[in-house]
Amino acid sequence: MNKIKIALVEDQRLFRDGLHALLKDVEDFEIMGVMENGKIFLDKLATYPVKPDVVLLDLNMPEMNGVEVSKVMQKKYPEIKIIILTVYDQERFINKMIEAGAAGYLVKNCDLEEVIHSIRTVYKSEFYFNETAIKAMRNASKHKGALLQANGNIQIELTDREKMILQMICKEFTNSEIAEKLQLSTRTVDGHRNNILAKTGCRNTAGLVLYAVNTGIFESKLF
Amino acid sequence: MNKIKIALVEDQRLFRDGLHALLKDVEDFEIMGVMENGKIFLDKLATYPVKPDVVLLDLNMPEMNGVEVSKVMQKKYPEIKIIILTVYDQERFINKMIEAGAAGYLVKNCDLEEVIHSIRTVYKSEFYFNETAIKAMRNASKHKGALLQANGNIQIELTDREKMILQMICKEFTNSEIAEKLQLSTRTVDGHRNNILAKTGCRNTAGLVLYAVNTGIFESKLF
DNA sequence: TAAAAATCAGGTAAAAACACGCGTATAATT
DNA sequence: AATTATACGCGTGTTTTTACCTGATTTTTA
Repeated sequence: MNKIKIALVEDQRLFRDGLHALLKDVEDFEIMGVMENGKIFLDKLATYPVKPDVVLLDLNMPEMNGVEVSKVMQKKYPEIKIIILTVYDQERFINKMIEAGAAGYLVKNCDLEEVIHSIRTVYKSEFYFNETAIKAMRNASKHKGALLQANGNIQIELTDREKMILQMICKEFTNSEIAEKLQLSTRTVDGHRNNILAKTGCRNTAGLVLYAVNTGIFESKLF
Repeated sequence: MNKIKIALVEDQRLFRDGLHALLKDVEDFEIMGVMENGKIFLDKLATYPVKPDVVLLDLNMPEMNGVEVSKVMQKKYPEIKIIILTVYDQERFINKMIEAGAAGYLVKNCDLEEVIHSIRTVYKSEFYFNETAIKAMRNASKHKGALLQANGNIQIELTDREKMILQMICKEFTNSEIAEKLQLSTRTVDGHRNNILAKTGCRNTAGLVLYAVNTGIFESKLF
């Protein structure tokens, strides 16, 4: 019987090693690699003569996050199944994950059985998403890709420029400072900021920062 | 030979189970309990005829965080050694941990060897803190408890009132809304806000929100 | 070609950031 | 007992920044 070949990509070492310990004893699994971030994983993957069947990818990683890695893999190795691991139910990211080619999605708070089941499921070329994910997908299909007022909790993604601005807001820059750094008019930055507020449904800067942190747009290891 | 009796308190199930798997095979360790939050842990602890020697406590937990649990334990079971687990180096929290009676402090990104070593160390009634922690302690001893401009990275804790205000800022309330809810003058809230800015060394609301999230003052599972 | 993204302009009002100062209560230290 | 430090409350200012509005042009992308 062929074992399912698995790779683990997760930046928190303890979590990574723990998950490894939990999965290595499953009879039909073979852990063929454990990496600490997406970049290292992609580099190593290129040198592997035999590729893994399933990859468990952490969503929030420095250097390259799970979605970015997925995108690359979808092009280069579309046959490898991807399961994204996240801390919270990050509904807003689910569209991205699916677009990027993820076949499954797990909250880190789930139990071992769910992990094992999801790996076997995606290995059979099926998809594994939890309830939150399914709900978000249904919502997303209604709205295709533009902005949206925040009444429900359906959310549409930000543009690259908006993410850039949002990251700089998180770094405590004012609009005029951002304008200067990006060589733009203050009005432009203000416009972007307002678009982000409208899209996210936040009331003010406080909300924007939380949104950025929780969606992974901004990674704060400052304090 | 007496084994070191260990309890694990961590809300993320996968991390919890993984750590359990990693530690259970260490020859001089005995995992006597694995709990998902501080409240459950304290309840169970009261019923245990034999208490654990060392407890690994997650810092960021719903219901009761690691520091709050530590405080209770210090009073009721001062003989039990506590090691706090955190995701990032949360320097600002270290004073609190020590005050609350923690004997050790681990970043979740550390390796298994460091965990094992820290458990054995605190079991011998010694303390285990990493470099960041030691640095923060040295800094803290210079400044006793007041506010401080942000030039270095030494940081002093906020008062209860300030934490309250900060939490409401994170909830996207304006100063006047906070004033109304707390039955205060807008000026008072403004004063608190400015004190928090001064203490934390942040430039604006964006920084305050990040500070709150990273120190555990505000828990954001909103998105 | 149509839609979306990115750019800029003008204005207004609210909110935040940053000065000061002033008073009271309370707890720790000398 | 007196001093000191601190938390907490409130006030008057000013300037900067944000929030929200309408409208427009150009470029990019689907």
